[in-house]
Amino acid sequence: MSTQARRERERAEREQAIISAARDLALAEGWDAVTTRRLAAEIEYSQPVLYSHFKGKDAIMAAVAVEGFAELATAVVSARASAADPRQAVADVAAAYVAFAQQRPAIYDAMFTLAVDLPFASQDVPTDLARGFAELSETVRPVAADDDLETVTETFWAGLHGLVTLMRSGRLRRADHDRRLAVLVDRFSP
Amino acid sequence: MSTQARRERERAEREQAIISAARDLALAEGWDAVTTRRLAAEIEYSQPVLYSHFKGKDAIMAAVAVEGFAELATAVVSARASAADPRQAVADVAAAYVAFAQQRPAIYDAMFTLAVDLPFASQDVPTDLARGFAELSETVRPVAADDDLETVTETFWAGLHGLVTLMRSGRLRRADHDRRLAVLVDRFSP
DNA sequence: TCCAATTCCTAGCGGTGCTAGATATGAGAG
DNA sequence: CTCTCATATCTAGCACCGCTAGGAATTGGA
Repeated sequence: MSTQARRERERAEREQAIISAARDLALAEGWDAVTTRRLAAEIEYSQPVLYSHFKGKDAIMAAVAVEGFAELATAVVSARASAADPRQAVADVAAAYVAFAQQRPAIYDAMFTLAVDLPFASQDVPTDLARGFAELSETVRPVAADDDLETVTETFWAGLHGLVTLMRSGRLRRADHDRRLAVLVDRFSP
Repeated sequence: MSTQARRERERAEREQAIISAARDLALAEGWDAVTTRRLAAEIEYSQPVLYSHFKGKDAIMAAVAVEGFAELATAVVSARASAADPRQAVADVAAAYVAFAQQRPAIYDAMFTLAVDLPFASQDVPTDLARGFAELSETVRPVAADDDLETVTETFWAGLHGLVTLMRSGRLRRADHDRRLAVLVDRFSP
């Protein structure tokens, strides 16, 4: 019986190794550099092994994204918790969100731009995604007024997402980043 | 002499045919379906001909994007021109921007998400891009107050871009789209 | 009419994600 | 302890991608 347990454990470890290798490679060289051949070489197994864990490359990217949701949620929670007042909370949360996106661009892309077939309506994504979203909601609650809170949250989120993506693709001048963020925060501050 | 003129004209026509074929194919089936082989078949020439017009596939996508900038700018200009008052102008411009992105998703992607090496600092892109950006600027000018106008414009633009991209990738509920847009418009209305 | 230059195509390179079929491994039965 | 059989893994290959070298065909001018 224990041998089966061991094999299951080893299998789980290998699955995590695949995710970690994909994550590290994507962060270091971008998703284009993450090929199934390089991934297989990294974990020291042959290519087809990947397909016994994941349906395809997209599923591996989705797994990396899932880890990202947990990370981002934690960062946002922490930012709001340490803010002095509600107004500062909006600024701190926005800064934390943007910092995450800038420091882990590849993961951010996997979460929000690539891999459309993420399990957005099942399993463990909602847990961490909802955690982060709820935290955003609480942050902007003071400014929601008579608007629907969820709608205001989504709009604020979209503003952050737009700033992040446009700047990283070179459409916005990097120098004015902080000022743009300040404008957005001001529009969503109590 | 006239034969050379004819050949240059035919060459220009073929170049436009490539761009149009890429545009149509991308709109119909997405950029993944736009391969150099299909493009070549579409214009009834062999693959290498494409490379005598463009440096590579990215350059073809950039050319499609350039056409898109002109289209978007025209739509935005028209929206602002027909608005009854400054407040309505913000709403109309936002609606026109979002409508363009939703009706021509592939072109919007080529303009703002893919193809990083766009000639953002030369030739004819700045003309149409600046045209659209200037129009956005005039629209939000009443609300700029003591903030820098360009910064406010970029932030408003980022909000629109965020709404568009997050919704099309399935991260936002489609039903509440108009309400989110209203929230954003309200935050940037005089 | 012949030559030279340009235009265009055929064929192929190295890469991708993914998979079928063969092979090695190891657990359980006799 | 040996044999059998299922499971795990690998080798080899498919169809496709963007891109390019080199040869064939066409064309304009002498």
